[in-house]
Amino acid sequence: MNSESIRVTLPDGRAVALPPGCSAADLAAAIGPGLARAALAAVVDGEIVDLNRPLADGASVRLLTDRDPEALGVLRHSAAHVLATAVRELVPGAGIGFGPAIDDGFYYDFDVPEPFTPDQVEAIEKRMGEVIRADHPFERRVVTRDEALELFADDPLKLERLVEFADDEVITVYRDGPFLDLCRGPHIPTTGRLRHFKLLSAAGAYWRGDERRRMLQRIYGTAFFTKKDLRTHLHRLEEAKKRDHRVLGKRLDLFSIQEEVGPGFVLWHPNGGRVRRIIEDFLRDTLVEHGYEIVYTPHVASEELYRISGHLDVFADDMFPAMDDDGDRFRMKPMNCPHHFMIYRSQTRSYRDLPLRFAELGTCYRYERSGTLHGMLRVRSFTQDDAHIFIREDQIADEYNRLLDLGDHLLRVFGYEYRTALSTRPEKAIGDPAVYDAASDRLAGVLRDRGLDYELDEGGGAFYGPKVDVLVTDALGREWQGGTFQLDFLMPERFGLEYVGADNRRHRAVVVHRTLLGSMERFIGGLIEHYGGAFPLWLAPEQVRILPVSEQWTESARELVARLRAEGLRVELDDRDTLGYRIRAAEMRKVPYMGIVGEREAEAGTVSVRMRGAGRKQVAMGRGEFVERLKGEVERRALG
RNA sequence: GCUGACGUAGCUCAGUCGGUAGAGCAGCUGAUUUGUAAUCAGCAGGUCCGGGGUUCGAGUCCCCGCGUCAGCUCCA
Repeated sequence: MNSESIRVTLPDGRAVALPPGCSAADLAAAIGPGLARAALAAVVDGEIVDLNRPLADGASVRLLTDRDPEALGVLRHSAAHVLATAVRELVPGAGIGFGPAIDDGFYYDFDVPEPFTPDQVEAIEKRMGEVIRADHPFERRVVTRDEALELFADDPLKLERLVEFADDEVITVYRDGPFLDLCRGPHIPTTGRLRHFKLLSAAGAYWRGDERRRMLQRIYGTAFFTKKDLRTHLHRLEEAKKRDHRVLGKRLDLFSIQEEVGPGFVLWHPNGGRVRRIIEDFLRDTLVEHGYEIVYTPHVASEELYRISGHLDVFADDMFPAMDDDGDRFRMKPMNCPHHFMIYRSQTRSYRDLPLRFAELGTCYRYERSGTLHGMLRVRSFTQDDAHIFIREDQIADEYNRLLDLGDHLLRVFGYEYRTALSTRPEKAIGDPAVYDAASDRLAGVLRDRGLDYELDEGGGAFYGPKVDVLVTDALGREWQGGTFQLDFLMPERFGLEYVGADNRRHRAVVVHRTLLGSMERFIGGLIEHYGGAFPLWLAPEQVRILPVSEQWTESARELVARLRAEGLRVELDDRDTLGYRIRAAEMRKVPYMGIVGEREAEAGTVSVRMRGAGRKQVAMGRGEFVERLKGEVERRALG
């Protein structure tokens, strides 16, 4: 290799010789004009960098185009700068916070005297178009701390960030046209490369995510490489809005939350009640099959119980205030754990008794802060599908395997995809770190042995033990908490949960706190959105609606209704108005099946079956056949 | 809890400059007896979130609460 050239390696292993000082952009040009036009950034030795950064000899280089997922983050971060550029032009003194790319877009925080109005956001979006048309290059510059302090002398938020840099840290600034920002980069080559973007909303956000600090004004937006992707994304947002469980809950008459009852308190209407009852029955039966005992505990308990558990110290603000009667203080139950512990403790347990699994659909009360309430998904009274499993240390792996099996079974029934995550020991963990870590390792082993592609959340465990979380993905690709299995070494100590071992000595039990669905409220709220209100037959509040074509066939229709009801199916007769009107009504109610009975059907003893959403694609079938079909579908818990 | 927006019939919403509240859907009644996503007509339905204030007069303007929504923060 001579000193007049450097060699870099491409992903396919090919080596390319370039003159010294060449950048990734030059590399792209050397490979071909198409790539030169398409390249947006580069991955050099594993780090994403600007296209115009000089390459070092021996570097391995991968050029990023709009096909690479990493490039999207670069684009969005640059979009945030374009946003800030526009805001600075329209609101000259605006302070600049942070402006990162996020999962499906970007945001930027501004310190402005007045919150942004929707009109302003629109004007800003328009101005961004001008910044893009100007096609400013993004220029990176390494500066000294003193230079940086001078450059951002008027920007207190940036100054605050600057003093945090370590002495040996490289400080970089980026400029695009008039806008200069303290920023690590990387960026797309020029603002003109941003094409398809949209500002979505503006709202307050605390500086550095700290509620004790000042509130900045955050503008959210999103950006994509193609118009189609942007449109798909916006369409998905619209779709999510249509599926909002609060909207569907009203339209399908599933539940309500009313001011007179109180914020965060869900009233389950008959339709919602049916769905819930079916799920609860299914769940309870499944749990009993899997070796659980069903227990019941009161909704109110002496405050002393939560003093023992330690929850009172930590969560007093989030509990309903005490009911005090001559010094006896009572609390609405914020969790079921201590109650189950007391049941365990009510007698001496043998190692032969373990695992012992206590399950309860336990209703809990938490005084959640008003701003956090959200339909059924965040409420102040909810029913957990809770269980506490008491095991010996040597049973951890086996029990987690059972839990993962059970979780898998349940989530599949509802049609959810999911992934798993393991959270390990945090700084603040109590007890012997070796015990904690050994348990984490064992859980990791379980997940590995099952071939699960789990995510590791290092330091994300509770202070009392590691946990495995199941995260489900719904029909729109959004993620929800779908179950959590937490190991607990602390509560057994606090409550003195012991068993007598084979050695005839007392040993401390280990507790697993677990929930499979979360709470009935959150789970069914999520389920409403997952199905878009169109519940599969086994869950549908109303499974079949029978429609006589006209009055003279009502009798025949009634017979069919009676026959279906006798089979335990949830059936209604609708003989009100015109057939078209009733079909429309049934479709809007998302009833899975309509059975139409007119002259033809009454005479042949059949029924014309119209399926939800299938339009005129209907089939006439014998009534017995219809019954069997429905029963089979319910039995299989078919997803439809 | 914080910032902002919003709160009118069961639901979705209109209501101008401060002059005493309206539509569509749903509901009810009647006519129609209907063959695949809205038949027609009529009736009924209001503490304009609550409380104060300004005004001759407040759904409308001001203040204080409550609630909802978006985001932040929090979530045993």
